[in-house]
Amino acid sequence: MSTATSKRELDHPAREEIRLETVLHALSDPVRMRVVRELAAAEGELSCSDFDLPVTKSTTTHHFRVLRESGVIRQVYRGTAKMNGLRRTDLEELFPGLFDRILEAAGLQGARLGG
Amino acid sequence: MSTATSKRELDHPAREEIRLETVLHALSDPVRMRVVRELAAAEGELSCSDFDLPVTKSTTTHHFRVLRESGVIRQVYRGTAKMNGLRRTDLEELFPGLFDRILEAAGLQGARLGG
DNA sequence: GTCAAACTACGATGGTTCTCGTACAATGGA
DNA sequence: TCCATTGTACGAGAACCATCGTAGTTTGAC
Repeated sequence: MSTATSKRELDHPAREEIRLETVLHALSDPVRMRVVRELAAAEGELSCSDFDLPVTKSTTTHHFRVLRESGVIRQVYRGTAKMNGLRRTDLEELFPGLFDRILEAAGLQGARLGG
Repeated sequence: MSTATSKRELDHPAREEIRLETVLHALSDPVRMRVVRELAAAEGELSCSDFDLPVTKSTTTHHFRVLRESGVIRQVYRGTAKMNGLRRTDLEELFPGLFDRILEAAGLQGARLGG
Protein backbone atom coordinates (compact mmCIF):
# COMPACT_ATOMS: atom_id res chain seq x y z
CA MET A 1 0.00 0.00 0.00
CA SER A 2 1.07 3.59 -0.38
CA THR A 3 1.17 4.53 3.29
CA ALA A 4 3.68 1.81 3.91
CA THR A 5 6.38 3.89 2.31
CA SER A 6 5.98 6.70 4.84
CA LYS A 7 6.91 4.25 7.55
CA ARG A 8 10.14 3.67 5.71
CA GLU A 9 11.29 7.25 5.78
CA LEU A 10 13.78 7.97 8.49
CA ASP A 11 14.12 11.07 10.63
CA HIS A 12 17.32 12.99 10.20
CA PRO A 13 18.35 16.24 11.85
CA ALA A 14 18.63 19.16 9.44
CA ARG A 15 22.13 20.49 9.02
CA GLU A 16 21.49 23.43 11.35
CA GLU A 17 20.20 21.11 14.02
CA ILE A 18 23.39 19.11 14.30
CA ARG A 19 25.13 19.78 17.62
CA LEU A 20 28.84 19.40 18.20
CA GLU A 21 28.41 17.76 21.61
CA THR A 22 26.02 15.20 20.15
CA VAL A 23 28.42 14.38 17.33
CA LEU A 24 31.32 13.95 19.75
CA HIS A 25 29.18 11.73 21.93
CA ALA A 26 28.17 9.62 18.95
CA LEU A 27 31.84 9.13 18.09
CA SER A 28 32.89 8.34 21.65
CA ASP A 29 31.67 4.74 21.37
CA PRO A 30 34.14 2.22 19.92
CA VAL A 31 31.51 0.36 17.93
CA ARG A 32 30.21 3.53 16.34
CA MET A 33 33.68 4.86 15.67
CA ARG A 34 34.44 1.62 13.86
CA VAL A 35 31.32 1.99 11.74
CA VAL A 36 32.25 5.54 10.83
CA ARG A 37 35.80 4.59 9.92
CA GLU A 38 34.60 1.78 7.68
CA LEU A 39 32.13 4.12 6.03
CA ALA A 40 34.88 6.65 5.42
CA ALA A 41 37.14 3.99 3.96
CA ALA A 42 34.38 2.67 1.70
CA GLU A 43 33.86 6.11 0.15
CA GLY A 44 30.26 5.19 -0.58
CA GLU A 45 27.18 3.66 0.91
CA LEU A 46 27.18 0.44 2.88
CA SER A 47 24.28 -1.57 4.19
CA CYS A 48 24.04 -2.36 7.88
CA SER A 49 24.82 -6.00 7.19
CA ASP A 50 28.05 -5.09 5.43
CA PHE A 51 29.54 -4.52 8.86
CA ASP A 52 30.87 -7.32 10.99
CA LEU A 53 30.36 -5.88 14.44
CA PRO A 54 30.95 -7.58 17.79
CA VAL A 55 27.36 -7.00 18.90
CA THR A 56 23.96 -8.45 18.08
CA LYS A 57 21.66 -7.19 15.36
CA SER A 58 19.45 -5.23 17.71
CA THR A 59 22.42 -3.50 19.27
CA THR A 60 23.65 -2.70 15.79
CA THR A 61 20.31 -1.10 15.01
CA HIS A 62 20.68 0.99 18.15
CA HIS A 63 24.14 2.26 17.19
CA PHE A 64 23.11 3.16 13.68
CA ARG A 65 20.19 5.09 15.06
CA VAL A 66 22.46 7.06 17.40
CA LEU A 67 24.71 7.91 14.45
CA ARG A 68 21.75 8.96 12.33
CA GLU A 69 20.09 11.06 15.03
CA SER A 70 23.35 12.82 15.80
CA GLY A 71 23.69 13.80 12.14
CA VAL A 72 26.83 11.80 11.41
CA ILE A 73 25.27 9.44 8.88
CA ARG A 74 22.34 9.42 6.50
CA GLN A 75 20.24 6.29 6.17
CA VAL A 76 17.94 5.36 3.34
CA TYR A 77 16.09 2.17 2.57
CA ARG A 78 16.95 0.35 -0.63
CA GLY A 79 14.82 -2.73 -0.87
CA THR A 80 15.28 -4.81 2.26
CA ALA A 81 18.61 -3.17 2.88
CA LYS A 82 19.27 0.10 4.64
CA MET A 83 22.10 2.02 3.13
CA ASN A 84 24.38 4.20 5.23
CA GLY A 85 26.47 7.14 4.14
CA LEU A 86 28.45 9.80 5.96
CA ARG A 87 27.07 13.35 5.91
CA ARG A 88 30.46 14.75 5.02
CA THR A 89 29.20 17.88 3.31
CA ASP A 90 26.95 18.88 6.18
CA LEU A 91 29.63 18.21 8.76
CA GLU A 92 32.30 20.01 6.77
CA GLU A 93 30.06 23.03 6.41
CA LEU A 94 29.29 23.17 10.11
CA PHE A 95 32.66 22.15 11.51
CA PRO A 96 35.38 22.71 8.92
CA GLY A 97 38.18 20.19 9.05
CA LEU A 98 36.88 18.51 12.16
CA PHE A 99 35.76 15.24 10.71
CA ASP A 100 38.95 14.63 8.77
CA ARG A 101 41.02 15.27 11.89
CA ILE A 102 38.93 12.84 13.89
CA LEU A 103 39.32 10.14 11.27
CA GLU A 104 43.02 10.85 11.08
CA ALA A 105 43.31 10.66 14.88
CA ALA A 106 41.44 7.37 14.90
CA GLY A 107 43.78 6.04 12.23
CA LEU A 108 46.89 7.11 14.13
CA GLN A 109 45.62 5.57 17.32
CA GLY A 110 44.71 2.38 15.51
CA ALA A 111 48.21 2.15 14.07
CA ARG A 112 49.74 2.89 17.45
CA LEU A 113 47.68 0.40 19.43
CA GLY A 114 47.23 -2.16 16.70
CA GLY A 115 43.51 -1.61 16.17
CA MET B 1 53.73 15.22 57.76
CA SER B 2 55.52 14.15 54.63
CA THR B 3 53.03 11.51 53.49
CA ALA B 4 50.35 14.18 53.32
CA THR B 5 51.86 15.52 50.14
CA SER B 6 51.40 12.22 48.34
CA LYS B 7 47.70 12.54 48.91
CA ARG B 8 47.83 15.80 47.03
CA GLU B 9 49.34 14.36 43.92
CA LEU B 10 46.80 13.65 41.26
CA ASP B 11 46.68 10.74 38.87
CA HIS B 12 47.03 11.63 35.22
CA PRO B 13 47.17 9.27 32.27
CA ALA B 14 50.52 9.22 30.51
CA ARG B 15 50.47 10.57 26.99
CA GLU B 16 50.41 7.11 25.44
CA GLU B 17 47.49 6.12 27.60
CA ILE B 18 45.19 8.83 26.30
CA ARG B 19 42.39 7.33 24.21
CA LEU B 20 40.55 9.19 21.47
CA GLU B 21 37.14 7.83 22.47
CA THR B 22 37.68 8.94 26.04
CA VAL B 23 38.69 12.42 24.96
CA LEU B 24 35.65 12.73 22.72
CA HIS B 25 33.44 11.55 25.53
CA ALA B 26 34.96 14.08 27.92
CA LEU B 27 34.23 16.86 25.43
CA SER B 28 30.68 15.70 24.72
CA ASP B 29 29.33 17.31 27.88
CA PRO B 30 28.35 21.00 27.65
CA VAL B 31 29.75 21.90 31.07
CA ARG B 32 33.10 20.30 30.31
CA MET B 33 33.26 21.81 26.84
CA ARG B 34 32.72 25.20 28.43
CA VAL B 35 35.56 24.61 30.87
CA VAL B 36 37.88 23.61 28.05
CA ARG B 37 36.98 26.62 25.96
CA GLU B 38 37.61 28.97 28.86
CA LEU B 39 40.94 27.30 29.52
CA ALA B 40 41.90 27.66 25.89
CA ALA B 41 40.92 31.32 25.90
CA ALA B 42 42.84 31.97 29.10
CA GLU B 43 46.07 30.62 27.60
CA GLY B 44 47.25 29.69 31.07
CA GLU B 45 46.24 28.01 34.25
CA LEU B 46 42.96 28.67 36.02
CA SER B 47 41.77 27.48 39.38
CA CYS B 48 38.52 25.57 39.65
CA SER B 49 36.87 28.52 41.35
CA ASP B 50 37.74 30.80 38.47
CA PHE B 51 34.91 29.20 36.57
CA ASP B 52 31.33 30.26 37.00
CA LEU B 53 29.53 27.05 36.16
CA PRO B 54 25.81 26.32 36.39
CA VAL B 55 26.37 23.36 38.73
CA THR B 56 27.32 22.88 42.35
CA LYS B 57 30.84 22.56 43.65
CA SER B 58 30.71 18.80 43.95
CA THR B 59 29.49 18.44 40.38
CA THR B 60 32.27 20.77 39.31
CA THR B 61 34.78 18.50 41.03
CA HIS B 62 33.32 15.58 39.12
CA HIS B 63 33.67 17.29 35.74
CA PHE B 64 37.24 18.35 36.37
CA ARG B 65 38.10 14.81 37.33
CA VAL B 66 36.62 13.46 34.10
CA LEU B 67 38.67 15.96 32.12
CA ARG B 68 41.82 15.06 34.00
CA GLU B 69 41.35 11.31 33.75
CA SER B 70 40.67 11.56 30.03
CA GLY B 71 43.95 13.40 29.56
CA VAL B 72 42.48 16.71 28.40
CA ILE B 73 43.69 18.79 31.34
CA ARG B 74 46.46 18.64 33.89
CA GLN B 75 45.69 19.54 37.49
CA VAL B 76 48.13 20.55 40.19
CA TYR B 77 47.59 21.86 43.68
CA ARG B 78 48.86 25.34 44.48
CA GLY B 79 48.04 26.09 48.08
CA THR B 80 44.36 25.55 48.64
CA ALA B 81 43.69 26.09 44.97
CA LYS B 82 43.84 23.49 42.24
CA MET B 83 45.19 24.86 39.01
CA ASN B 84 44.01 23.55 35.66
CA GLY B 85 45.77 23.64 32.32
CA LEU B 86 45.15 22.06 28.94
CA ARG B 87 47.51 19.29 27.83
CA ARG B 88 47.90 20.83 24.42
CA THR B 89 51.32 19.39 23.65
CA ASP B 90 50.30 15.84 24.50
CA LEU B 91 47.07 16.08 22.55
CA GLU B 92 48.76 17.69 19.56
CA GLU B 93 51.37 14.95 19.50
CA LEU B 94 48.78 12.19 19.64
CA PHE B 95 46.07 13.73 17.48
CA PRO B 96 47.56 16.46 15.27
CA GLY B 97 45.21 19.32 14.59
CA LEU B 98 42.29 17.71 16.33
CA PHE B 99 42.03 19.90 19.37
CA ASP B 100 42.22 23.16 17.45
CA ARG B 101 39.47 21.98 15.11
CA ILE B 102 37.25 21.04 18.02
CA LEU B 103 37.76 24.44 19.66
CA GLU B 104 37.10 26.11 16.33
CA ALA B 105 33.95 24.06 15.83
CA ALA B 106 32.75 24.96 19.31
CA GLY B 107 33.38 28.62 18.56
CA LEU B 108 31.50 28.48 15.28
CA GLN B 109 28.57 26.75 16.89
CA GLY B 110 28.56 29.23 19.75
CA ALA B 111 28.45 32.12 17.31
CA ARG B 112 25.73 30.42 15.31
CA LEU B 113 23.49 29.55 18.24
CA GLY B 114 24.39 32.47 20.44
CA GLY B 115 26.29 30.51 23.05
C1' DG C 1 45.63 28.16 67.54
C1' DT C 2 41.69 29.67 64.94
C1' DC C 3 39.35 30.46 60.96
C1' DA C 4 37.91 31.04 56.20
C1' DA C 5 38.64 29.38 51.53
C1' DA C 6 39.07 25.68 48.25
C1' DC C 7 38.23 21.44 47.16
C1' DT C 8 37.04 16.25 48.13
C1' DA C 9 34.59 12.02 49.59
C1' DC C 10 30.57 9.65 50.11
C1' DG C 11 26.01 8.30 49.40
C1' DA C 12 21.85 8.86 46.95
C1' DT C 13 18.87 9.66 43.02
C1' DG C 14 17.11 9.99 38.63
C1' DG C 15 18.19 9.56 33.93
C1' DT C 16 20.54 7.57 30.01
C1' DT C 17 22.94 3.97 27.55
C1' DC C 18 24.59 -0.46 26.02
C1' DT C 19 23.37 -4.83 25.64
C1' DC C 20 20.52 -8.72 24.70
C1' DG C 21 16.53 -11.95 23.25
C1' DT C 22 12.33 -12.63 21.17
C1' DA C 23 8.90 -11.52 18.23
C1' DC C 24 7.56 -8.88 14.28
C1' DA C 25 7.40 -6.21 9.55
C1' DA C 26 8.87 -5.06 4.84
C1' DT C 27 10.98 -6.32 0.64
C1' DG C 28 12.28 -9.03 -3.42
C1' DG C 29 12.75 -13.35 -5.60
C1' DA C 30 11.45 -18.37 -6.64
C1' DT D 1 2.14 -17.54 -2.60
C1' DC D 2 5.93 -18.87 0.15
C1' DC D 3 10.21 -17.86 1.91
C1' DA D 4 14.76 -16.00 2.93
C1' DT D 5 16.92 -11.63 3.88
C1' DT D 6 17.13 -7.46 6.30
C1' DG D 7 16.21 -4.76 9.71
C1' DT D 8 12.71 -3.00 13.72
C1' DA D 9 10.09 -2.84 18.14
C1' DC D 10 9.72 -3.90 22.62
C1' DG D 11 10.96 -5.21 27.09
C1' DA D 12 14.44 -5.93 30.35
C1' DG D 13 18.78 -5.86 32.85
C1' DA D 14 23.19 -3.99 34.08
C1' DA D 15 26.15 -0.35 33.97
C1' DC D 16 27.19 4.23 33.70
C1' DC D 17 26.62 9.24 34.34
C1' DA D 18 25.26 13.98 35.95
C1' DT D 19 23.59 15.96 39.71
C1' DC D 20 23.01 17.15 44.46
C1' DG D 21 23.69 17.71 49.76
C1' DT D 22 26.32 17.02 53.69
C1' DA D 23 30.30 16.30 56.06
C1' DG D 24 35.17 16.39 55.98
C1' DT D 25 40.28 17.64 54.74
C1' DT D 26 43.95 20.61 53.46
C1' DT D 27 46.04 24.94 53.20
C1' DG D 28 47.39 29.68 54.20
C1' DA D 29 46.53 33.85 56.71
C1' DC D 30 45.69 36.21 60.99
